[in-house]
Amino acid sequence: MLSINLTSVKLVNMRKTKEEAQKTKEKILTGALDCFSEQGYFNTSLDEIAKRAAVTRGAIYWHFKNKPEIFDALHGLLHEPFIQLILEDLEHDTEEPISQLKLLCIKLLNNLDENKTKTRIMKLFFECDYSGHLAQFKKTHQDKKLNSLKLFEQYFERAIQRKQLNPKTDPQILTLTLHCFLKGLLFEYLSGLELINIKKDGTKLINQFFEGLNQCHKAKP
Amino acid sequence: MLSINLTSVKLVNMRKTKEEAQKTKEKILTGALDCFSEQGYFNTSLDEIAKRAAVTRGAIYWHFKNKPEIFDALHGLLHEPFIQLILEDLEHDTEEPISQLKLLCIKLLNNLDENKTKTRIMKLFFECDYSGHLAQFKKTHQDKKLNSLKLFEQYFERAIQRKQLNPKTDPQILTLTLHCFLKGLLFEYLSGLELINIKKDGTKLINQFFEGLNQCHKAKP
DNA sequence: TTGACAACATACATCCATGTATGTATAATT
DNA sequence: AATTATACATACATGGATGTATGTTGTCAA
Repeated sequence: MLSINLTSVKLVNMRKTKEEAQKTKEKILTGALDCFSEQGYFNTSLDEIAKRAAVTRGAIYWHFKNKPEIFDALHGLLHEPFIQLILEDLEHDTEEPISQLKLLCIKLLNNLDENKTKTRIMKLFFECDYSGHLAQFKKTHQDKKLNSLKLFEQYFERAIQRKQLNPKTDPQILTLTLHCFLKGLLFEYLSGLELINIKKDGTKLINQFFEGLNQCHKAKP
Repeated sequence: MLSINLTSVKLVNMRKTKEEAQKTKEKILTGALDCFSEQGYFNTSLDEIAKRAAVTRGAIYWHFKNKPEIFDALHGLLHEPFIQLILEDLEHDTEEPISQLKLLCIKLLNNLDENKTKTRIMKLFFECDYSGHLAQFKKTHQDKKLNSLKLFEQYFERAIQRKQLNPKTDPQILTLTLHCFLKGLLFEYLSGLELINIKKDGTKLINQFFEGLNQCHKAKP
C-alpha cells in the first residue's frame, strides 16, 4: 500500500513581507542584468530570468508588466546616480572650468570602471536597438541623455564668461565634440574588445583629446 | 459537375535564370535591410523579409542558411568599399599626412551621408548586440574593424617620419583618440536624433577635434 | 481574529517563428 | 533529346515564449 508523507511536501507558496518582496524585485533585476549581459536582451526569455533569480515567471509578472519594463527599470538604476555626480561637480565653480571638466571626465570614467554593475548596465544600453517593444522608451531615454549633454555645456559657458575661450569657438560644437569623443570612448571600452584599458590609458586619452592634434605641429623644428 | 479551368492556374513555380536568381538574392538583402532598419534585427521574422522582397521563405532558405547569414552578408556590403576608400587614399603620400587624414575623415562622413543604404547598414551594426546567434560573427566583424584602425595609424606614422609630430606623443593613443571620436560621432549621427547634421556641422566637428580644446586658451588676453 | 489582499506559484491556451521535407517546373548540361 | 540539377513555392512538424487565469498561503489592517 502506498503512503505519502504529506509533511514532506514543500510549501513553497507563502506570502512574503514587504521587505522580502522588495528583495525579490531586486533579485529579478540583477538576474535580468545577468542574462542580458550574457546573451543580450532579445535572446533571454522571462523564464531564464526567473531561473536566474530563483523565482518563477509569476513573480516577474507580479513586479513588472513585461520584459520591456524590466529594461526600463535597469535604465533608471544607471542614469540617476550619473546625473547626480555631474550636478554635484557643477556646484563647485572653479577658476578653470575646462580643467574642471577634464577632471570630471576622468572621474566619471574611473567611477564607471570600478563599478561592474554600472558597466554592465551601460553596455546593455549602448548595444540594444530600441526597436519593437523597446521603441516606447527610445524618446524618454534619449531625452535623459540630452539633459546630461546640457549639463556639460555649462562648463563651456562658464569658460566663456571667464574669457578663457576664443570668442570664435561655438560652445554647442564644443559640447558636441566632447560628447562624441566620450561616447565613442565608452562604446569602445564597453565593446568587449580589450582595446581600451581605462586604468592604463583613460587619463591619457582624455588629455590627448583636450590637447588636440594641432598642438603637435608646434614641435616642428 | 465541377470543372476546373486548369489554364487559369498560375504557374508560379518556374525556375529562374542565373541572373534572375542573383536579382532575387539582392531583393532579399534589400528587403531584409528595410525590415531591420524599421523594426530591428531581432524583431523581424524571415516571413516579413520574404514578404518585403516579394518572395517566400523558401527563396530565403535557398540563398541563405538562416537569418544570421543575411546579417553577415549585409556587413560585407558595407565594409569592403569602406576599406577600399581608405586604401586608395593611402596611396597618395602627401606632405602633410595629418591634414590629409582630416580631409579623409570629412570625405568618409560625406560619403556616408550621401548613401542612404550605407547609412542604414552602418546603423544596423552600431545598434545590434552580437549575442545569441550573432555571437559567431562578433570576432570576425571586430577584426575587420581593427584592420581599418591599423590603416589610420599609418597617417600618424608618416607624420612622425616627417617630424611633424611631437616625439612625446604616442601614435597608438592618437589613433585611439581619433577612433573614439569618429565612433561617437557616427553613433550620435546614426542614433536617429537629429543632434548631428553632417552637411551642416560635419566639417566643423572634425576641425574642432583636430584643433583641440587647449588651443582656445591661447585667446587669453 | 478575521477578512481582504498581497505576493507569489502553477497551469493553461495561444501564437508565432523556425527548420525541414517535399513538390515542381524550368534552365542548363550532356 | 533526355537527364539532371537549380531555384524556388508549399506544406508540415516542432518548440518555445508570451500572457493570462487561477490557485494558494501568509500578512496586515480593521
